[in-house]
Amino acid sequence: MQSNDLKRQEVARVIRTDIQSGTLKLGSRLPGENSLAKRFSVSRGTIRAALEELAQEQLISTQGGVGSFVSFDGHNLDTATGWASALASSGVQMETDILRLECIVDPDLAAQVGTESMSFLAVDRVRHVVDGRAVSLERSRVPATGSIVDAPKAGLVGGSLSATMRQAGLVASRGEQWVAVAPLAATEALILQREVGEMFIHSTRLSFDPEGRFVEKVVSWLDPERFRLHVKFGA
Amino acid sequence: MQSNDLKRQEVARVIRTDIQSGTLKLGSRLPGENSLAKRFSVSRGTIRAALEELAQEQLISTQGGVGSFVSFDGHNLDTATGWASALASSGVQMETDILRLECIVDPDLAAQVGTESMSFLAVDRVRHVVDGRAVSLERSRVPATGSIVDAPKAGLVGGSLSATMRQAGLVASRGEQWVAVAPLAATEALILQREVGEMFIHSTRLSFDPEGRFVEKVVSWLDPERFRLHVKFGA
DNA sequence: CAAAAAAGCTTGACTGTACAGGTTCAGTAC
DNA sequence: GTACTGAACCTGTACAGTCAAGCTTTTTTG
Repeated sequence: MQSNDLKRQEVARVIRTDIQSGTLKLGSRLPGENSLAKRFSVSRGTIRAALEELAQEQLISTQGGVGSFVSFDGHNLDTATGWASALASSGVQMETDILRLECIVDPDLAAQVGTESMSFLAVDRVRHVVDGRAVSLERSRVPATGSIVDAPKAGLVGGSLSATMRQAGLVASRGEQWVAVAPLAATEALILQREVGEMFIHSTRLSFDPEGRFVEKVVSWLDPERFRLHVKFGA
Repeated sequence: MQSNDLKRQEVARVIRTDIQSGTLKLGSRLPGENSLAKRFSVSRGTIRAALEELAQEQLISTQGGVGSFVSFDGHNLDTATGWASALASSGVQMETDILRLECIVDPDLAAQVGTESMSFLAVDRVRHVVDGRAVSLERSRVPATGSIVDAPKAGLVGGSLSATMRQAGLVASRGEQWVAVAPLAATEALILQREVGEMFIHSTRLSFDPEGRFVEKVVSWLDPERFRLHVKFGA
């Protein structure tokens, strides 16, 4: 069977369309897995695979013993338009494109960083040089508290995420960072317009405030030709 | 069923340990899924779930119709403790060759780190796995004070530079590190027996003691397939 | 000897079933 | 009204089997 016409992908495609068209509204519960299995005439395992796909896209989130819920309607999730406008307006040195700026619900992240609220501000940005070559992809997740929740409507303060965070009282004092050199996956390669498998710097950074509260998680892919990492450690 | 004692996680844990202990070597092929299912007395689906977990950790990669292969042995490079001890405590068979162990005079370095004395202990080391493939080149420079000057004659304390430094009262409390991905130059490529231009992790680390005195400078070239960086920052 | 065919592996996708354990809610007892 | 009980849901995990498709090695054929 081809990678194009997998049943799980077909199921995911239909549900994704239902979400984006508004048939399935934000926050509403999806039919149960058994019900979906009957409706699509596939096994429950295939339904679960499709739901997992949608969960990875953060369109839905699943709660054990309860059901799956639409966690985002995906209207502003179109990276294609963001990329197109970026190419059109490219003219000077280095530019930053905001691919995504919205509030999401992410139970997994909440569990990982230990926050009660599952709401986060998601900011995905791509940097590229004048010739159009993308050099970095950064995905930030910030707790959706205080004035942070206004960011999707009002935009970033001065176009800066750190300024927006500072205004909302989110200040990192310590954290951890993991850095590796890894081949680009298909998704990142598509966004960065690079070859799949090209070696990029892969970094994950978790930041916390002095009270140990989660401040920011940044997963980034960086062109090794353009980026250097610099860390200071110790007191 | 708890999230702690899932069969898939137990299987993944065992395989992960085999990889990190060196029982399963980098690049080697894992037994087939059916074979693993028999060995662990679980279904093939559970094996596939475990392998998927390991694949997400980028410890293995799976090739359709062929098998799964160890793509990384998961040793992290700890900048705080020094990666030498980090590697030593791991089970992978790794040998260290000391290329150089002598006192030198380096006015440039003295100016850079602000020491009166221009004498330093130079320690150049290469690490390689048992099959002979070199994976790292590390050039350390330590101020030639106290018992450090005896190192060229007496050797390193317990074969460890950090132990030698500790005995001489050289303890790092803070510092800076720069990390880049860069092509190997001719000199390094020759030493590491790699191709000139092969992309390696290039790291420079400067360490100082609590009084701000210079403790160590380490310039290292690391195989990106084998090393990852992990940094904790802040208080 | 070399090229083609076949056999025997492997992973990938899917099915249908089973049971454990959590959530919800109606019904019942107090 | 409140608290408990239990049925009816739900998802999470695991199992055993099927079929398709790809890779490798062996065998057969020319």
